[in-house]
Amino acid sequence: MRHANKAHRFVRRSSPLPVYRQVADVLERDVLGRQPLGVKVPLPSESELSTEFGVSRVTIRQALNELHFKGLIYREKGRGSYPRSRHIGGVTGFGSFSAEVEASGVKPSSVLIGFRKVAKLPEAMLRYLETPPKEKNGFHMLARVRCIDGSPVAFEESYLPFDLYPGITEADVSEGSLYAAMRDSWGYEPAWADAAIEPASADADFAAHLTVAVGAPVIIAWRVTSSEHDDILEYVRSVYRSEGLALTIHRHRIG
Amino acid sequence: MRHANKAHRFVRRSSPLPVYRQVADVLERDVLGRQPLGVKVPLPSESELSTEFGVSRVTIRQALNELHFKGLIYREKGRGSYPRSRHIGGVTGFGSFSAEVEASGVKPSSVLIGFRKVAKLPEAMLRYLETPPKEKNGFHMLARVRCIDGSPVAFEESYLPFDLYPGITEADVSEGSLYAAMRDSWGYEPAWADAAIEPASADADFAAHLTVAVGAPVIIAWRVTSSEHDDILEYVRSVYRSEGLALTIHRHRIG
DNA sequence: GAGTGGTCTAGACCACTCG
DNA sequence: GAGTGGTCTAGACCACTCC
Repeated sequence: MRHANKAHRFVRRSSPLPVYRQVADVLERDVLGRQPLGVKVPLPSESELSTEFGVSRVTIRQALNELHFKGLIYREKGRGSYPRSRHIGGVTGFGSFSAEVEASGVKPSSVLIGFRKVAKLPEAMLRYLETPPKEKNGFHMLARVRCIDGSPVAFEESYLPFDLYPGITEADVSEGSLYAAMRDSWGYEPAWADAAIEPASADADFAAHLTVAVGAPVIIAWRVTSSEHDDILEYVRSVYRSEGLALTIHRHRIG
Repeated sequence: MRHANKAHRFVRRSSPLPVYRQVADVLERDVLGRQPLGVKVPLPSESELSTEFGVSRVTIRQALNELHFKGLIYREKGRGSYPRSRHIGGVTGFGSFSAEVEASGVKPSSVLIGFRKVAKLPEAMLRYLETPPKEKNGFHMLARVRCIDGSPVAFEESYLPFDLYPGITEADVSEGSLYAAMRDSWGYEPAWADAAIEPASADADFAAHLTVAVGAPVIIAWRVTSSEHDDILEYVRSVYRSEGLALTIHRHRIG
């Protein structure tokens, strides 16, 4: 049966985005917008949503499943679907530094302190890799000091597979979010991160970049970021000084 | 149309597990079992799987979507579905210590060094919580030293909401996996973790438990583990000494 | 018993990839 | 053009919750 032309909520049949994504986006905004703090308010039922948006229940469920897998809602059989809470706050060390810090309401900034080509990844990083890197043509190495409100919180070296970023220049990378550049200039979407985290003491180099004392406790995080299609987009070593700032991990799925 | 009674691969219609879960489990074993290291071998196509298992394509897709959202496979339109790699190896600090360490092939053990009731969470943990804990009746506090091959790697305090674990005794907790006990005795399934991680130097207490020098770099991880239904199952503070052992995070979804 | 989410079916059309 | 995954439909039955 064809759909009636009643002005249904929000879904445009002509949009390049699939219907279920449009529904999921609307619901995500609604869910995240509402924070009654401790009151369990269910979403509208699947059949309500189905008529409200003018799509089949399967499509509604596809949208809800997205939110479910992302940890934004949970379902209770026979009862309803509810927003899930995030339990720990703060700035996470995975994903885009700029976006995350902006989301937390404070101004992020980065200072580019190095951009050059290197042939190989650092030895120490290789220890953590399950398989040796396949990149044969080296990497762009990008060293930045990450700041919040002007004070340095992390020293970060990104290794971008050379072949993946044709025509990259210092300008692409010297300002703004690297992730935004990945998306806008090359169409890459970071989707997954694998990381290893180890404690360390600041050596002279770290101490200088992070304006902490030599020997101060820092965290070294080794991270591999890959796309939905399993292309490795970057290898990163981050050194966090974190008095007053903790690395956080949100909605990590167990099992 | 009813299904033919041909002996289809692995699905039992009578099982309490839904068909798509059975399919997902079989595929997960197959996918994980095969590690050709660098060769992209696609899974059988959806329609092949559909006839092979004797279920509809929608059901196959439901199974594949599970694996997709867990980061175990990725799909390429017009091409096929492929296993995804995990890029960083090691022991992760989230989820069940016992299961993870066993999976890595080394023998885990825990030494219970404290089990008592407490009224409140530690002050330091409250700083990281987005909302104050709702538990009114206090917590079971469970202190353990986690060991690998006999040497201590972490000192861990778990705070279990009192009301959630009726009848808990020291025996439930003194041996084996806490997560296993959660599942078997109370039916709880840890599904999500939120965590904050900060570097620190070992104080005298940590140093004694972890057999490291006072002042050695350690990692303090604050973690909230919750069920699929958003019940908080435990609050944890872990102190990791990690010379020779890094905390890892596998397949963390970005965005 | 009415309403909810959970599962499953059969069938359709599309865009994409590959030969 | 054949095959693949991506999307969507209509309709069905179930187990569960709540009144």
